[in-house]
Amino acid sequence: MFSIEAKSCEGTLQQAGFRITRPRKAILEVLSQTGGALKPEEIQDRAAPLCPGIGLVTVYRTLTLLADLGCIRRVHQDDHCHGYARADYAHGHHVVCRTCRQVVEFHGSEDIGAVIGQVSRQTGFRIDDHLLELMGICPDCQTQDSAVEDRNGG
Amino acid sequence: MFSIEAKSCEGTLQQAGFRITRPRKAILEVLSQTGGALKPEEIQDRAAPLCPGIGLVTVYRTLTLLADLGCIRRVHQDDHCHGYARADYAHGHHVVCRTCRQVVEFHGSEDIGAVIGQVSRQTGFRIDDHLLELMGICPDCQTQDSAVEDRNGG
DNA sequence: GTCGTTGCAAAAAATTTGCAGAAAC
DNA sequence: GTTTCTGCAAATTTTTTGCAACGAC
Repeated sequence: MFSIEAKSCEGTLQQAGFRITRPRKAILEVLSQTGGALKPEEIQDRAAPLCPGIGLVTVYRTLTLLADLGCIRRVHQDDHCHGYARADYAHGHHVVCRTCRQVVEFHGSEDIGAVIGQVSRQTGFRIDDHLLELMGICPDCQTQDSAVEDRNGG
Repeated sequence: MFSIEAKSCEGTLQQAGFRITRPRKAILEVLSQTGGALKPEEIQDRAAPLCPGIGLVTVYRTLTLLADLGCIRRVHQDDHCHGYARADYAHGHHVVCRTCRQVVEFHGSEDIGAVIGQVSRQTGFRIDDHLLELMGICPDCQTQDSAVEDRNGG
C-alpha cells in the first residue's frame, strides 16, 4: 500500500514529462511515510528495502528533481542543513521536532502576512518569499519526556 | 575605523575567555561591514586584506565559535546553505535580498508569537525556537530593477 | 526501439583534524 | 612565560560528473 502523497507526486512527475521509476517511487515513499527531515544518506538507507541497490547518486539527483518540482522541500536545521521532507501543501511551513525530527506542516496563517507587511514597511524590502520553521517537541515526545518536564518548568 | 558591531563582539569573545586575534577581528569586521550573508570562502577573500594569509581553516573555526557565542548567525538560502551574517539583535530574524544578498534584521514582532500560539494549538507541539527568514528585493535593488518592474506587475 | 535514468567509479567541493610555530595575555 | 590560536597539509565527508548498461513508455 503506497501513500496518497507519494502517488500525487508521481502524477506531478509524469505531467512534467519525467518517468516513474523504482528509485523515484522508493524515495517518494520513504519521505511520505517518514514525515520527517532526512539526509540524503538516510534516505538511501530507508529506500534500499524498497529498491535494492539504490545508489546515493540517484538519491541526490532525485531529491534535486523532486525539490524543483515542489514535491518535497528542503529543510534547514542547524546541524544537518541539507535535509529533505515531504511537502504536503503548496507552500506550507513546518514544525520540526528536535527529538524525533518529525516534521509537521501547517498552512501559513494570515498572521504571517501581518509580519511580512510590517517588515516590508519597516525595511522597504519587496518581500516575495519566506522560510518559516518552528522547532520544538512534538506531542509524542512530550509524553515520553514527561519525567523531565519539571526541568523545563512544566 | 572599525564598526561598533565588531567591537561589541570582541567584548563578547573576551568575556567568554577567548582571545582577540587578528583573524577574528578581520572576520568580524568583514561580516559587520557587509551586512550580507557570505560563504566561508567569501569571508576568507574579504578578510584577506585585513589579515594577510588568513587560512580557510581559521575562517571555519572562527565562524563556528562566533555562531556559538551568538555574535553572528547562520543564514540558510536555497543555493548556498551555509552562509553567515552578523547578528544585530539577540534573536532577530532577517530579510535577505535575493539580488545583492544584503541581510537586514528585524525584531520578531508579537505577530510571530501569534503564529506560534496558533500552530502550537493546531499541532500540539511545544514550540521553543523558530527560524524566520524573509526573502525579497531590497530598496536599492528595487531602484535598479525599476526598468523591469512591469514584468512583475508593478 | 528510443530516450530518459541508473549505478558505478572518479572527480570536485566542502569541512574537519593533527601538529608545530606564532601570537595574545 | 604560558596557553590559546593559527596555518599548513592531509584526512573526511558531502556533492557532482562521465559513461555504459538498463528500464520506462
